[in-house]
Amino acid sequence: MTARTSTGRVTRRRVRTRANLLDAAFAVFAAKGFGRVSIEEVCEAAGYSRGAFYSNFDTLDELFFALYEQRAGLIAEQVAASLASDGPDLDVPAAVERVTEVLLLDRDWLLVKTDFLVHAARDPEVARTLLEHRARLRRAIADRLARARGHTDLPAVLGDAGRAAHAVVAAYDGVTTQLLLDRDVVRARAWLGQLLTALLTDGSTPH
Amino acid sequence: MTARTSTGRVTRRRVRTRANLLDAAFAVFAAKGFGRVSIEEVCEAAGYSRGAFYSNFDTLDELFFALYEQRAGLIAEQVAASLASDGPDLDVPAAVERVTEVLLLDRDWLLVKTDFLVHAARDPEVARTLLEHRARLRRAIADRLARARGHTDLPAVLGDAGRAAHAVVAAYDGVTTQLLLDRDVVRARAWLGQLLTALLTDGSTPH
DNA sequence: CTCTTTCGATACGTCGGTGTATCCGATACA
DNA sequence: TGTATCGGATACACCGACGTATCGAAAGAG
Repeated sequence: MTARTSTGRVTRRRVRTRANLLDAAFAVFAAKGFGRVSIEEVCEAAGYSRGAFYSNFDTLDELFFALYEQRAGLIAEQVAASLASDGPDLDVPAAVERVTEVLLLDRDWLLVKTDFLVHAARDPEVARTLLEHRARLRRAIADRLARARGHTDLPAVLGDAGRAAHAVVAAYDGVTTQLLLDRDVVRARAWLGQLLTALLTDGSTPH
Repeated sequence: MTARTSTGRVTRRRVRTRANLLDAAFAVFAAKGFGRVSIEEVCEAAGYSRGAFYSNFDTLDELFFALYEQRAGLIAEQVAASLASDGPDLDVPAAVERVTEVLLLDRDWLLVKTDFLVHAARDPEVARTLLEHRARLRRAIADRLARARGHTDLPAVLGDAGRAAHAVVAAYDGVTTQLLLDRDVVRARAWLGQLLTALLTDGSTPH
């Protein structure tokens, strides 16, 4: 499937090439959008010829998918880390601050992610992958919230921790859209922060 | 710019053709995504040859833009209508119900709109258009909310009416993302409804 | 150091889509 | 109804990108 032929013997050169292709692809996809990118462009950006590409991937979609999984995994780790960082008590504003910073760090990633969403929206197979990633993220958030209940007060405007996590993700997606349009990362972070604290602290609007 | 040559004499045939092309384009774009659609495909779907296309548009982007403006205008009207429909008092759940129904009516439209977002994210010119539409929508919501303040109780978890409208749009965008992935329109509507009432009624979670 | 395997470059042929130029049927207007 | 203009169909040349087949060089194994 990934264009590997027989068994064993995976050279270092190969993994380096593959990584270079993925990096170049990220830059090119972010700049022009998946729909406007050709295989040749990616190769040129990476400093390879098409031969290298076809030796590592079968199709541009496959590369795109691999790219998404790589980066998404990276982000997931960071989020998990910033959720787990402090003790059993939950300092909502601080946690929100930290997570917000990770999630809205890189506009390029949001661009690629949105392109991927567009594909997933039309291919149930791809959608499954994305849905699972989102479910994992929601579970992480819900667990963190549930763990905090009782320790810290979290009245929650909406039902249980699961629902709250759902709302958090929705807010994130909503702010992402706005950020893609106005390119104002700082405001987006502030706005997401306010939205989340509003959702999670119930009632009193923080200054 | 729109490929019209000299003055006057706009035939009926022309407007019909243009409309047919736009309709066909909508279907094709929704089905395959802008990035995977060729001019020929649109023409074939509409039952014309490429000559008809080049007589009405200069580029596929131009047609896409025209399509977006047409449909967006239509939706905007419907939203305005469903916001204006009842008196100065605001029945939040009812209003939410009505607006929700208009906004999450048609998955195809959401698909096309997201494609358009992806383009706008990379072209500031296009982004301006989309931002203006969103601003108009937010203003309509904010006005409606402001008009209701005092008459009905709307404690609002977040600042003024403008901020609340902002939050409403964010929630809408967030739910849209989820809907694109799981294709469950009914659940999306319910979810958006809960989210909005939670945001707009402050505190008490409605059953 | 040699030998074998693998990786990536090069050089084809091919194809789908593009944009233009030209022509004929359709349409508005007198 | 005649006629000048318009709209869309057809035909053509062109190009960018694709995928493959082949070959030389790099890298791991012994």
